[in-house]
Amino acid sequence: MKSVFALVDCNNFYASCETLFRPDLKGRPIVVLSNNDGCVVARSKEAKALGIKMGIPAFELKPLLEKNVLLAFSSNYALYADISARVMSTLELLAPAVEVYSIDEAFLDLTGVSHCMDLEEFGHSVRKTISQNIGMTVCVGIAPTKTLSKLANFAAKKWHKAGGVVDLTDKARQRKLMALLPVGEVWGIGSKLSARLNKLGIQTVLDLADASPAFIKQQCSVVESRIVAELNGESCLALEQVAPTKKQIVSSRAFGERITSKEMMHEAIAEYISRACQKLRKEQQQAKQLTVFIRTSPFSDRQRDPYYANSITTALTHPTSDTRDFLAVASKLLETIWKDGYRYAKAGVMLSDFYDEGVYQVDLFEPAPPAYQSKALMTVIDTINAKTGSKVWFASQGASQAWSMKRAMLSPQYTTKWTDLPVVS
DNA sequence: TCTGGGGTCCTAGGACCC
DNA sequence: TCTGGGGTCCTAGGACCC
Repeated sequence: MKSVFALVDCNNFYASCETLFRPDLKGRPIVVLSNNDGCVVARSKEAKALGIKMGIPAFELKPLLEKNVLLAFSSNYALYADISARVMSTLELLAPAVEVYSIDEAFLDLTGVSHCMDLEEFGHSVRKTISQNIGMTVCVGIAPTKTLSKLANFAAKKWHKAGGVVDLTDKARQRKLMALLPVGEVWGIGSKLSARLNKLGIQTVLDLADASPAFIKQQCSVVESRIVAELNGESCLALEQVAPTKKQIVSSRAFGERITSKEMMHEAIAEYISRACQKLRKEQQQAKQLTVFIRTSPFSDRQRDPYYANSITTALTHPTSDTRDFLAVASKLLETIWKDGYRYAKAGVMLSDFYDEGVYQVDLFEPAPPAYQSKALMTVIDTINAKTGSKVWFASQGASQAWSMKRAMLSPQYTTKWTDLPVVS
């Protein structure tokens, strides 16, 4: 059976979430900033038209913000995650199989049902339903492979006369589109590979599609040869309905204020450990390896503000998901990489080497795992924090957290917090 | 005088994605 | 003054084993 995939992608997702409950902002240039109000991560159509580039630091926007030409928002992940969940559950009703690929996009597998419907019509009905139920605008790209559906989606976004839907199941249409796009537009071809392929005489997506997979494999790797097959309509990437278990968990943040004292850094690391362990328990995993890293800003003037970055990884004696185990080790690790006299801008921790709870083979010569009732206590903490919004914490995380991130322009949590519910008067 | 071959595992680094 | 966070996969090279 010929495979058919649809890629549904929300337009300017974070920016659109911010305007959902603020109809007065429709048609205005707005941007959403990264954590710590650092740089631009999303822009409304109007902000793009102003020439605001993705990823530029927030301070460059100051003149526009002061003149009230532009409005900026701190990232409000509680809001975005909730809107995303609504979009995804609506898609579940519309398609037989859905893979949630990221917070704002999903692949639909239409393979079994494509013969009994008009695909373009289906795309428009998805758009209409999401718009009516949630108020979010999406674009739909339809094609025989995931890689081609990504290209179709790109076309649907870029060419307005398409009306937000592009059906790329036709071979001739595929080739026509591929001839127009530079090879860097392909999903999985970034800037480095793009430059390398250009040197080999491959400029357009069509050039890559017509290249020999063996040649591409030899020049790059199997991943890129698979992309060539996908561009030729041979589906190599299957729909993954069940998210695979994670292999690592990272928790890191840039600080709102630079950290210069070791005590503060201990607090910050303890905070990140606590977040990471909470995620780990949610995955029902235990980890045996821990990495701690700290660094100063890579952007500062090196004369005035010298650069230092370091990290250290260690294996615990046994896999665990108990926050206290990691707090103890992390504190020791930090002591080994900490250096006085620097202005630290960011730090983080990483958990890796995961085991399912209870399957670890204990080494005869290892010390026995501690006997305290770890799981019960952690469950209580997680349950309380889920209900109250993190009211219980370990003393080492610190009570004031003077270093915590800046979110000066945060919008209300319209859909996830009773006190923030929008009021209609 | 002559010094193999094949395999696995781990890690660091590089590339990509949203 | 001020520049995000969280992931995945692949490859090459070294260590180690028989």
